[in-house]
Amino acid sequence: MKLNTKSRYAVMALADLAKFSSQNPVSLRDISLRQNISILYLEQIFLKLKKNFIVRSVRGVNGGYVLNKNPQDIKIAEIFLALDEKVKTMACKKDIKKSCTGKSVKCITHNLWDELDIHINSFFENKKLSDLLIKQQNRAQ
Amino acid sequence: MKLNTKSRYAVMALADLAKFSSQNPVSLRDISLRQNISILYLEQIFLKLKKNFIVRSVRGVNGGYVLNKNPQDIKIAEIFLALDEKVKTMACKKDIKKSCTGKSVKCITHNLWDELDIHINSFFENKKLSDLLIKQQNRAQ
DNA sequence: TATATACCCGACTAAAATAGTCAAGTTTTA
DNA sequence: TAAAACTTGACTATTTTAGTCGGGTATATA
Repeated sequence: MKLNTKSRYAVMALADLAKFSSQNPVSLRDISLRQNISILYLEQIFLKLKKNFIVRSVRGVNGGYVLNKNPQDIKIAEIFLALDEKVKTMACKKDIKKSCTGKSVKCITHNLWDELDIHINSFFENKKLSDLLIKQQNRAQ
Repeated sequence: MKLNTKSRYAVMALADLAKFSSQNPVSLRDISLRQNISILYLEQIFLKLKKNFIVRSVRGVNGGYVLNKNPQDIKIAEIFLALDEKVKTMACKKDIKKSCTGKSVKCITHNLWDELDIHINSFFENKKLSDLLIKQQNRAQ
């Protein structure tokens, strides 16, 4: 069970943005250099972040991206959601078709995965982008 | 982010075992039929469960597998561990080699994944195989 | 004591998912 | 007007996952 790189990079890139975009937009080029992520890959990621209004773009020379909200208003959960990475431990709909009547062993494990989903999602619902930055400050001292 | 089938099948099979193995060993053939999992795949899974002393095997005619402990003493966490499926959201050791000094953006996200790991693992640490069975009884009524 | 039943184990493969690139744009502003 | 920067869809190599194959070994019972 592993998170994919897109989700990870998205969080990294947004943390970077939160740190550097207070005045001017930050170009993907800069993020790419600092975080060591390919620009082309960042483009894919930011496209989705933009569609979900987590960032907005500024075109033209000296353009780039800016956070669309305050870091304390950006839940980690919504970043994942933007990347179609809602934490779903299993897609059991296929199984339900056959034989899944609520009494089978299959179903009791389904129940477990549902609880897990809720557990994980609540973790991300309660985490904000700003939480990460605060941690960093404490640590840097 | 998805759990793999081995972990899921392992939990299903063990729940099946808990239900049917109180007197006699249960053959993989029976589990295979009831849970609709290939015997060959079950063999792989039970090999690991056995190595980790979660089940023991009874060879020969009418043989099969039996739980090695009471269901209330089997943590879901140890089932996952047996299958090398410790919940690890990312393998960041590669990244640490370059540039990860505790101050970079990379590191603050690492911190987030660590917290997530702890969060998920504690969920499985506190869940027992017996918890699933209790649920099933309630539901069947 | 033969044999059917059942476990044991390493190697293999097809299919799916993931990570990342390419090409060919459009928009904006200095 | 040209450079900087975003936009988009299609593509591909690599890795992971799921599941199979083949050829065993052990043992209980008829």
